[in-house]
Amino acid sequence: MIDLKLLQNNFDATAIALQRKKVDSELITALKTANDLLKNAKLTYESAQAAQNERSRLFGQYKKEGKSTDELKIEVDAAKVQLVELLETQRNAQEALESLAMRVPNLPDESVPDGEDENDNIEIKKVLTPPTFSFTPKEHWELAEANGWIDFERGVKLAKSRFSVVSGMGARLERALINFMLDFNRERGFNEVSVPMLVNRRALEGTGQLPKFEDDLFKVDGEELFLIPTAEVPLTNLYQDEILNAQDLPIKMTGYTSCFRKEAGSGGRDVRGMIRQHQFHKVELVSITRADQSDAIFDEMVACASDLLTALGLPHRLVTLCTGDLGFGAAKTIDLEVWLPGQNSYREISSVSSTRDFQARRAKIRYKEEGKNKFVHTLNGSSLAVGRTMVALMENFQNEDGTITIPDVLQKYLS
RNA sequence: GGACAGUUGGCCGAGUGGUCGAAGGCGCACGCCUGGAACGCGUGUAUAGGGCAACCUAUCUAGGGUUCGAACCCCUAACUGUCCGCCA
Repeated sequence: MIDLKLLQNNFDATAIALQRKKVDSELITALKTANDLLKNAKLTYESAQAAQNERSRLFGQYKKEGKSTDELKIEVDAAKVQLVELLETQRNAQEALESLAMRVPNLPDESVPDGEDENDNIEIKKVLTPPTFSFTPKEHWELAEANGWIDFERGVKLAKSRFSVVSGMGARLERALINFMLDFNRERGFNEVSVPMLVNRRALEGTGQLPKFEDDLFKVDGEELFLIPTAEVPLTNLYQDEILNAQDLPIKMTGYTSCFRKEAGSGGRDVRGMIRQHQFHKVELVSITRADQSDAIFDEMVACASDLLTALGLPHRLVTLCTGDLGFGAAKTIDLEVWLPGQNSYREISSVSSTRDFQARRAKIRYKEEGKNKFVHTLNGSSLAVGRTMVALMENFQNEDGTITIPDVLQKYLS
């Protein structure tokens, strides 16, 4: 959630920042109005309540002194009717403000370039040179089926389209990758955590998937539980409603989970292969930091994901997302895109974001510093999406006969 | 899933209708004591919102009810514990 005080006191600057993220100006004005309304409603209600509390106190005193309470009772009853109305007004104002505020995205960092969509993202650097082939490289689904690694049809049979089955060396490689990634991250100081893959509404509101993006989530029938779209949700919400000690920060975590996404609105895109599935595996990084630590940790997380790709020998590039491509909760994001020879293009394999205090406000994650409670900064990033890493390995390390050369770093995880 | 018990501040724990934002303890902070420390003694120590401030409002898991007035009485829900059932 954005800082409503900032909106209140610094309306123009906040409005401009939000407009960079394509929030429409009517919504911003409505938010300010709702905030003002609530402030007034609270003030009115609270002073009425103060008067009523005083009358109640007197009531007790009169009783004790044996004085008549008849007149006071009439006053109290009259005020009570008023109070109920004022409370109602205040509640409505509160609800109105909340439902607006929860749908307003985070402000972009000043460093984020303006832009409409992914075409305006800015490449920071390329790492490793894409391989050259003496033959026409195949796309991963061809390789996967030829090697018996992935069975797309049977995945559909078991569930529906965009589900697949991985078997044999493919399944072993998947497991090897997960272990390799977790170990790699752990060596860089990220504590391994294993979390629930179903979470409640409150958790999803904390990280920003709800209330706006319910259509993207799988919900469990008959329960207020959802399948997680990313481990960012449980990992970040571990500290929901908590006040942490400043000296315990930063908290750096890594976790492996399956992720579940409806991929609503992505119809027709990446239908073949395992680039875009309803269920996929991902190793995630999440950090909870003090405000002054978050930029450094952000760089650390980007480096971690990039070095992981380098260790696997996968050519990739780093891209700064422009305002138009930035996610709902992100203040800034760097995507890592891996080279796919079969597709002859770079494709997203990791996305590292800082939400600054946006999620912390929603999830109420704070830390104590000099006796004051402050909101933490939360950061998340993939390291890496396992399925897409498999795709990249297949396409980059394919041989002319269709076999795949598995990188040395994974050998010890395959023995 | 069934039965019973519970949920109070950073933690433990008292509190059955007004004087309770809450005794006492632990922890923590500061001071005294000490060569220095421990012990001991003293003082302070929840959160959020509003106000320059005095102060006001809200919060004893959550929501609702009774009452002039609720941590306290009633209802519902969530969670925790124990026993039973089921189960990897």
